[in-house]
Amino acid sequence: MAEKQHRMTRQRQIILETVKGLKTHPTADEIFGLVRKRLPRISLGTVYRNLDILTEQGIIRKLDTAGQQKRFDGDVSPHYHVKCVKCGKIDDLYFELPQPSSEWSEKTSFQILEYNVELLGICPQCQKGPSHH
Amino acid sequence: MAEKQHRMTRQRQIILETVKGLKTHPTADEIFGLVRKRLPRISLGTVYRNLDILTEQGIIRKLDTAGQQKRFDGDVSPHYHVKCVKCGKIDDLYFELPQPSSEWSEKTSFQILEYNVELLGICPQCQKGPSHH
DNA sequence: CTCCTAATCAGGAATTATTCTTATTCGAGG
DNA sequence: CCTCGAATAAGAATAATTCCTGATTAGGAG
Ligand SMILES: [Mn+2]
Ligand SMILES: [Mn+2]
Ligand SMILES: [Zn+2]
Ligand SMILES: [Zn+2]
Repeated sequence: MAEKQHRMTRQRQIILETVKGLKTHPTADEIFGLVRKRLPRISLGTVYRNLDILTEQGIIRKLDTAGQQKRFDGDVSPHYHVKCVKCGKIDDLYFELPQPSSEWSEKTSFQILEYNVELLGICPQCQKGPSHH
Repeated sequence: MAEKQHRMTRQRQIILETVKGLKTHPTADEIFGLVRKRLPRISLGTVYRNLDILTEQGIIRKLDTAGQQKRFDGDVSPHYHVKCVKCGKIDDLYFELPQPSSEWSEKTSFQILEYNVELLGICPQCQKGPSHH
């Protein structure tokens, strides 16, 4: 069973560069907007397809945060995220959170594979005052 | 600024009874299917609207799990969830987690409010073998 | 009990994010 | 160069959820 070949197209290259060049955890359509400046004829479907391929390859990360729109991350090093409950902004957290204990697994009949942790908070900007629209 | 009045309609009552009567963390359309047996003329929009109202009132819980479809929980006591990556089934986990520590807030500019943990695993049924469709 | 009216309803259209389809183009190994 | 499977653009399709409209109703006032 040979692995599926992946060609490096101009589209895929620029999508990758764009995601790697951001620290903002962009949505697919934000990436689309940026890539479009360099490749005006690219389609949204191409962006989605390549984001998924790059995620499968482990070159970028697709965040499974709650919410309607998926977000992507060019930083695949292990870290957590905190989301602003007011404006939805996402920031990185490079410290350790409570490690899953075996005790957790003992309390369920499920075979545990992984743990998702998402912190919720208020970003500096939204702390200053109610967002003025 | 008077609070918005909420009437207890037959629809809302039966939706509430249905959610409270399940331990399965149903989606809106699953609830719709069940409620429909007792109220054949109810609309899906009414189910969504009432689930949101009941959630606002804190009578039920809307789970912010990753994934496309939202799920609801009639158990509002504090607990966590584990989701089967094969069939999507959700189970309850009643253990304690440490409170967000001030140490966390020092390492980010966000004001940390809370954190969600979602475990991913394989349910007993799916462990037995590949789901036979 | 009867009235009144804001809250709610049913039905269906609209929105939003994502995936799928199809005919055409292209990257890269030979 | 040639070849061919992978990839693309364009747009249709899907799926979950929200919104809109005109009709209905819960429940407090009288
Ligand atoms: Mn990140
Ligand atoms: Mn639960
Ligand atoms: Zn914010
Ligand atoms: Zn399962």
